[in-house]
Amino acid sequence: MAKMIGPSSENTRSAILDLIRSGGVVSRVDLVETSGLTAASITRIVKTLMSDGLVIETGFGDSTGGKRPTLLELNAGSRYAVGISLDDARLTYVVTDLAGVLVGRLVSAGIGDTYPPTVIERIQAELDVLLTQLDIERSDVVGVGVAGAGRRDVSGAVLRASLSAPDWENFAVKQALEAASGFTVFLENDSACAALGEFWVGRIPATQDFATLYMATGIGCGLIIRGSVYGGASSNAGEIGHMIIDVNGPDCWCGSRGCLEMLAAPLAVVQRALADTTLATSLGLSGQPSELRMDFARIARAAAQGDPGCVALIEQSANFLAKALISLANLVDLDRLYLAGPGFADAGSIYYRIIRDQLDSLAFMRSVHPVHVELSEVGLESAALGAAAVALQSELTPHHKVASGV
Amino acid sequence: MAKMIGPSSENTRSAILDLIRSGGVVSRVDLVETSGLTAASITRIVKTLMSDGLVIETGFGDSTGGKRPTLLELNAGSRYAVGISLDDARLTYVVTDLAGVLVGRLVSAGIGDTYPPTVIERIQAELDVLLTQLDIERSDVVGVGVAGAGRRDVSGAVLRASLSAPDWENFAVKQALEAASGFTVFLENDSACAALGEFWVGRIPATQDFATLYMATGIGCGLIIRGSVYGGASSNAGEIGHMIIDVNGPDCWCGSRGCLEMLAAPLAVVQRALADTTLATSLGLSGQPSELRMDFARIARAAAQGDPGCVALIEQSANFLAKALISLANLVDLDRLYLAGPGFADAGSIYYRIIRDQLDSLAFMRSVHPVHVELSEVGLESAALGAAAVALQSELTPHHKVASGV
DNA sequence: ATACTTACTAAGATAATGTTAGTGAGTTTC
DNA sequence: GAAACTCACTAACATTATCTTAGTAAGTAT
Repeated sequence: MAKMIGPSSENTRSAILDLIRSGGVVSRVDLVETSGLTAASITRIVKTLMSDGLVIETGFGDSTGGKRPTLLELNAGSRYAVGISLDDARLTYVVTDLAGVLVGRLVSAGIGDTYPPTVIERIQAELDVLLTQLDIERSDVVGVGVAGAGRRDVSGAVLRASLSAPDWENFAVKQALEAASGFTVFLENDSACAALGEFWVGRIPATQDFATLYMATGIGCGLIIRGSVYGGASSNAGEIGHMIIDVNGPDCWCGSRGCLEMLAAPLAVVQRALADTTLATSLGLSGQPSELRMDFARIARAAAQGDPGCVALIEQSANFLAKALISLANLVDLDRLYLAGPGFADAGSIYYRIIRDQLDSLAFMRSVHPVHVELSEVGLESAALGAAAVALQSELTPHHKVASGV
Repeated sequence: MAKMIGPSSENTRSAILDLIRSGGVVSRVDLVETSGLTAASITRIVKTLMSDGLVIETGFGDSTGGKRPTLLELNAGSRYAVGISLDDARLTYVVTDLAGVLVGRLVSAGIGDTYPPTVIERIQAELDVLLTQLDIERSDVVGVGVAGAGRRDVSGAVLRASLSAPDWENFAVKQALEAASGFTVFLENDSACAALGEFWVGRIPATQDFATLYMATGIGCGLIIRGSVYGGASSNAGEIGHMIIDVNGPDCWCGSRGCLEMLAAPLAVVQRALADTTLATSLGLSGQPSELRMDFARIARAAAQGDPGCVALIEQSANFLAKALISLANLVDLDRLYLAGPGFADAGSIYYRIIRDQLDSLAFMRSVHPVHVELSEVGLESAALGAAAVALQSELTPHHKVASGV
């Protein structure tokens, strides 16, 4: 958690940097107003940020009757961050600049059932290729963020991934990759990454809280509170996939029943589609566990093109999601929600419509304020981009300690 | 939210005060260790706290091979706070010292359908009586906290209370009571109060997050994050009563269906009891809306004494609550939960047992850490005691801005 | 008694912020 | 088109919070 005690210089510095990041293009006077500090202090702090190359002056604003304000921006090209999404189906690498903007990418085969150390070796090699391609110095990389599904223990190991191979249980991804690559590595779950990515590139100020629903094979949710990922007791907050939305619902592998994931996740949608043999054959569904994501994508694409049966299936899934999100909104008095992840790639607009409508009409606080819903634009790479944002944040605004296991 | 920028003195001062509060009896050396500051700084800060009368030296600890440590404590008797629980059934006033310990109380008739300004007048008069009785100077009272059910708008008015009379809609309780009494008034919802009370008197350090489930007529939940009430977008966080736990459940007045409150709240239990006419007559249930709490108490008492029908009813309610709490625990990765409020007064142990067992066996993170459940000891007065804690906190540790609507 | 430990404090060094009083560069007004 | 004004920004100093260093006070161990 954020240190509350001691000299405030570092806090202030990163808070100002955060205001510049979230503001995009700001003058010193803007910073005076938003920060509450005096102009003299802003002058001094900006000077240190510029001398570190993190911020640059990029021109002048319009005069309002006196001297024109000098405009400041993040010096986006001064440093880079890498984000990796560890996923069953594929590995997605992204390289971003300081502003979190994509500058390069690479996609390779998923983890499958490969022995973890072998995967780490491959990652290290692919990372090297990517950075060389982009002509980026290793010393300009602030760190590598890794987004993966599953619970994490306090040491930063993936404790129980939904990754297929049991080898990954208790395998210390962070330590292994740090040793192999030489970079500082941050491990965070994919939902939290997606949420932080939204925060970083979306220019959301650190004062505004929001949630990101992330759907891939499973369903998770990242909570950004006061500008940083809310981790809860053991950095595992956001398990909305096991919210119970039907006390009489089907048994879930987690031991409970009627969990959101059982009713709304891609697997549930595909299983319902398979039950309708006509639909299943016309879509060419395989029904193989390894093809789950492909099968779901086929249904989602057909729904997006108006196939009534598929629309009904997606709407059913969206309705379940909406119920869980209403509960979430009521619980934390949410006013901003993003939808992200590959699960929304093909039929995102259907999900968006239903979720937005239901929150508008059923959220408990609707008479006080609306819940603003957005379909994230970062699409398939949201987790990887967010992982890069985790690395950026830990470097640039270290007071927002991202719980990353030592 | 907590100010992150500017001089750190006030933050530090209140952080140290918070360490003393949560520590109970501590030495300066303890503070050095827990705060991370140097001994010299602790000396200076403790000096200012003592000169303000907030902290006193109370003796010496055991030597561990050198000079004995001087023990410090909150100077509990130096100031007082008032907490009022505004409730349908009754008004509960409590006076506490700085440590949040009860030093006096008064219970009077509930709000019923009285015209709000009349209630304010009565409160003002009863407050005067109570303080005079206890021989407490008005200048030693740091403020008055008011706990009430219902949604609040940003200005601190009760926007939509579940209080019976529609007059209370949009009535600005805070402003009216401040004008009438001359005290600083803080308005917070009853669940949040109960949670903060737990925090303040329970010596929970500000670094540990937890939730308090509060059941009176409705069901709410207070979230304490980093030592302060988490309010969300409009200070209305904690609406667990409208978490959807059965997508096929009965319609709720909130517009949604299958809400926790519809299935588990006292009203639901009483209605189920009334459906069984034998049970209803043997318990002497009235079935009148105004007698709801009494009827529920009859069932709860019978259950506590082992009446099988009543036990079944309470267990059913507890099971629904447990499902919602599992979802909550999964969502925010909870590791501490308190049960508070009049709803647990009579059959608390049944609720406790079922909720604890279900969290132990079904919470998603059970393999990483348990969820520690406790039946709050403050009982019926938890909301009022918590309201007093709201006043205490805003006075003593102002960096934990309690969202109280200006 | 002597040496050592521990708890705490005093005094000065360092550093972050605020205060006050500018300067530079634009607009407005007559 | 110069004088007056505004606004953005900065320099120099004052204030203050922290840490550093070097104590002192009060205990234990030998």
